[in-house]
Amino acid sequence: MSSEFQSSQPIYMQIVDRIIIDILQEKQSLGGKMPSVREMAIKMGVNPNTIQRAYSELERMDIVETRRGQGTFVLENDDLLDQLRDSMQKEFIENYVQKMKEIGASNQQMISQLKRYLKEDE
Amino acid sequence: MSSEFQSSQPIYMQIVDRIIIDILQEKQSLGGKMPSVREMAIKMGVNPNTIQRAYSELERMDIVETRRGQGTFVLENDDLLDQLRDSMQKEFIENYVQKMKEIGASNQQMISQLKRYLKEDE
Amino acid sequence: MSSEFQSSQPIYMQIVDRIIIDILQEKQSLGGKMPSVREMAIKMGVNPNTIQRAYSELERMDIVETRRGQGTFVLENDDLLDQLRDSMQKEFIENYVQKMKEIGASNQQMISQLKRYLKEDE
Amino acid sequence: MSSEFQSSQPIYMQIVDRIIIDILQEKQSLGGKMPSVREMAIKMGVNPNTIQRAYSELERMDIVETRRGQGTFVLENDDLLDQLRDSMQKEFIENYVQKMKEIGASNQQMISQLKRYLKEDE
DNA sequence: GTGGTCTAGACCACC
DNA sequence: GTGGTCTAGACCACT
Repeated sequence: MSSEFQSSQPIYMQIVDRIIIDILQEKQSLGGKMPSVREMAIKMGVNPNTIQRAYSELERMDIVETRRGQGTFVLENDDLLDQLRDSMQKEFIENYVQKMKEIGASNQQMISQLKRYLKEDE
Repeated sequence: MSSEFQSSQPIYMQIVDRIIIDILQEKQSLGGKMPSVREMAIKMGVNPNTIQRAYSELERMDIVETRRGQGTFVLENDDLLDQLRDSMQKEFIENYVQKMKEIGASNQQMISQLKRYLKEDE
Repeated sequence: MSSEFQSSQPIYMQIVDRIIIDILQEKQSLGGKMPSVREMAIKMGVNPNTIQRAYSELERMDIVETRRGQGTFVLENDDLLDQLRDSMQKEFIENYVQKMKEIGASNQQMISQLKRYLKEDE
Repeated sequence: MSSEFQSSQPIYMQIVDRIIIDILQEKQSLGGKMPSVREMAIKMGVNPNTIQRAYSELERMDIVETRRGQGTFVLENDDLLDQLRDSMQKEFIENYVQKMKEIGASNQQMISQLKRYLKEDE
């Protein structure tokens, strides 16, 4: 039962998420060059192998490509970004809805509370 | 920079949250007796001291009281449930909004996406 | 009935009191750094966890703050000293009055005896 | 240094104090019979030997006398009681003054605070 | 080096 | 049986 604690994702996946967010926030421009594995390893404070694995995963997801001798580049795929944004949004919403349900909030309440919060925030 | 990884809350606080949710879901009735420290420790798969600390925190928050030699009891405070529900809702909303902002969603989008999701869910 | 014996406060609370007195006596300056948990543990001859608990209690009372990796510091709150002094004085007076009542002293006697004692003391 | 903690008096002396207070409060009348050693041991939840020692101490202090085959009796010594009352009062006052000094209160303050407290108490 | 958390195991007071 | 306290020793995150 104690297995639920410490439920953090593998570090390389957390890095994948972080990089995707950087791209969505346009801190990493489409078509632009990513930091080298070694650079990124220092910046993130992890082992270069961990970064390598994150980059490989991003390549598998068709988010970046590696060009031998040049480095790793973000693909210029606009649709992809939209898809990523949508899927992350969905994840966040699911998380929100699931937790609100747990404490007994109705759909109406979920929406009205959110609206109220955002208005206060302006 | 590696600091953000493994950023899970302390176990005793996770247990506090879980117990609060149990109370909100009325799995733990107001005025009712909590499992003993030792029982809960076995159920949760953690050390009794960790449960003890969680219970102490709940007592500090005026959610439970301990009666020497008898056990730990949920207070029978009617406002309590509402207060807890509100504060947890706020926490969930803040979490949702912050993450949505990170990937560049506008306030309008946060609301409309949520609505759309909830309708699909019916 | 044997319950009243050995009725000493928990060690960590005794340490809390002692530290508060040190602050009131300005042996611990406002804003100054407290001895580290380990140092204090050796000085007091108790387990570091016991000091940790005392420091946590002091933090809960808004008397000190901890800065990760730096240490524990006394807050620089000018009102703090007055508040602490008042609450401790009240505690001492209550203790005095309660004991005097137990042996049948009147309010008048409590005051006159005290005055007499203080004059002898000059 | 840890020796200062657990600084409680021996149990038999605590019992001596308690009995003296009972006499001062006239719960035990002058000249009256004390409970038997065995009775008192049960009432106090301690070993009869501990009570025996307390009674012996009280006899040494000329507060009680034992009459073979009859039991233990409080002496009818009015002066003694006054002396006891005085010495206990002195102890309480010393304790109060010493603690107030520790946190930097002046003699004037010790008196005025006490007066104020007693008035609120009426 | 700092404090924060967790475990294991002990003893105590109270019911 | 209950919770409350304390110790010893470990590992972690942060500076």
